[in-house]
Amino acid sequence: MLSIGEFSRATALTVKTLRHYHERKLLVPTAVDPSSGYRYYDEAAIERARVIKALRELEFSLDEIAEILRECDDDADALEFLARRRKAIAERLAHLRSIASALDTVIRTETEAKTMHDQEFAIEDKTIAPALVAGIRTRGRFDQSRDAFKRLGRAFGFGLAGPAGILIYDDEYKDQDADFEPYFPIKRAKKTDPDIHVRELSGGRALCLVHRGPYDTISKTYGRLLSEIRAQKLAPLLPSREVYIKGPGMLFAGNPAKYLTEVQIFVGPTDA
Amino acid sequence: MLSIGEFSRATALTVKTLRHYHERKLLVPTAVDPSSGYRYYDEAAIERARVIKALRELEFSLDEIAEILRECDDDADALEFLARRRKAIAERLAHLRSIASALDTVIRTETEAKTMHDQEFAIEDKTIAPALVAGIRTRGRFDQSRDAFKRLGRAFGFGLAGPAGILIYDDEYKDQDADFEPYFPIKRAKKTDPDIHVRELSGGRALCLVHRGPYDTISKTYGRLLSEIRAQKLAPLLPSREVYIKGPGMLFAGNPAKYLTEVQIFVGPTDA
DNA sequence: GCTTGACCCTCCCCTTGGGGGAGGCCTCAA
DNA sequence: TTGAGGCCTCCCCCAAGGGGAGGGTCAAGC
Repeated sequence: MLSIGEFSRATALTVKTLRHYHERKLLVPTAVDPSSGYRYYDEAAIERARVIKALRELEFSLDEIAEILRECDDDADALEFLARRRKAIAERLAHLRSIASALDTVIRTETEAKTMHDQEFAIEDKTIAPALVAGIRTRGRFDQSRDAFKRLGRAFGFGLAGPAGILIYDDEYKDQDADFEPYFPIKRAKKTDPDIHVRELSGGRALCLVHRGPYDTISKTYGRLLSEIRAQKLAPLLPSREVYIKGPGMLFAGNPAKYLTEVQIFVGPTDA
Repeated sequence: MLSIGEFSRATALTVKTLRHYHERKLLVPTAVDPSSGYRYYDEAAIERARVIKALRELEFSLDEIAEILRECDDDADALEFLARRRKAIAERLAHLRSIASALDTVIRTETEAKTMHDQEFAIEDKTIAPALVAGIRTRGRFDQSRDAFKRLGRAFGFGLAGPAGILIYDDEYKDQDADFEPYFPIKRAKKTDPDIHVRELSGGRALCLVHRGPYDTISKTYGRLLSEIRAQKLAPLLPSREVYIKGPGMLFAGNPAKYLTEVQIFVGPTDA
């Protein structure tokens, strides 16, 4: 018979844990000295302790372990418990993966934005690649886009492939009753809400300029792009895009003076 | 100003939670009526509550959230915290995956063993496919294989591809000083312990018979296989294999009378 | 036989993120 | 003014033990 200290060394369970298991009636000592209260354990207790440890490593709760020990003599008897545990772990894994994905997205966007922080921006003539996106066409004021982004975030579990943006379908700036579409680039198509429009956004040639500062001064940036387009004798196409390099974050609104928004106006040859 | 109940509805945080956050100084009400103790919250508190909720969804602890709120005004400021959290989640994911893998292995083996539970077994002439295995060559008594399996389990995190077995290098039964190799079929090779020998085990033709019952009666099964091999004028090759379809489980030792072990003796043409 | 040091006992408080409920005060509308 | 619902503080509860106080026990050495 082993004293609790010896048994603790034999099983690699702490004395505290053993006393706790005794109290929970999970692992009762083989004998308890009635006068001193000293606990003594035998070989069978070592085997039971081994099973309990194995089940703890599978992260069963002590209650579940007690139930398994009551009902099972063989691994095959425990199949239901094991399958249930397996399912719970699969759910936990899925949840953690969605958190990881959200973290990755915000880490990536903020890191990229950081490198552009102190840059000077000029008009660039770019070829934009096609991209799979999910968007919600909206009519009204631009501050409604927050809700749209929230809905997209929930629907796609933050499984984003890049910075979010807005498609602008109006050919002049509108404050009220604007026609626009907040969108997320996504990795895989997925059916969700009927309001959410998932499709491949076509690419093409666009003149782009990064706007620094709050959104209410963005018309200046549009103005510069449109004069350049006229100067190059090109025609602006709709919808134009605003890509949020750095805007209100997932957590904090941040400082609007530091917001960075790339305005992309797609262009084609003039009709003339 | 909102009362705590109104604020609770506005933020989807329970009243209990809000009082708890107040106590933890995480989200202090904008005003507290000194005579009644009633809490009142303003718009800024709603924004702060939104941030706290977002951080809770990323499963930050309240202490971490308090720290983030103290130090950050922008998502970019929180990058270190986010990266740390991301790392912790990656570790947790890896751990859960190893548990899931262990559960899968035991569920698969026990389920397969169940289907063979009531079967009658006869000698079968099989072609065994090659398999990637990790084994520990051992000299001594067969009950030492428990430790070997434990070591293999730890080294490969239960990432098993099928039932474990033992290779037998002796051409006669030895109780003491036997020469054998407990092995696990594995999915991917991996360098570990120098004692652990990882390689592709070659396949081939083998006569196989499932032995039912404890290991100490397994020599009868060997006898039946060897007489059949002699009758067919074949030569037995070494090492032979014992594949544990159902034996002492990951949790319970179970009932030895129900153990199932497939003995596989590889054969070639006789020299004569 | 006695001492000493290691070992063991019980009891209580602590951790996380709140939930449940008791007992009592406050507010607002009828 | 009264009643209902809202709000307050205080206390206990969950899981799985950890930390420590205060005190009894055991075995070995003298």
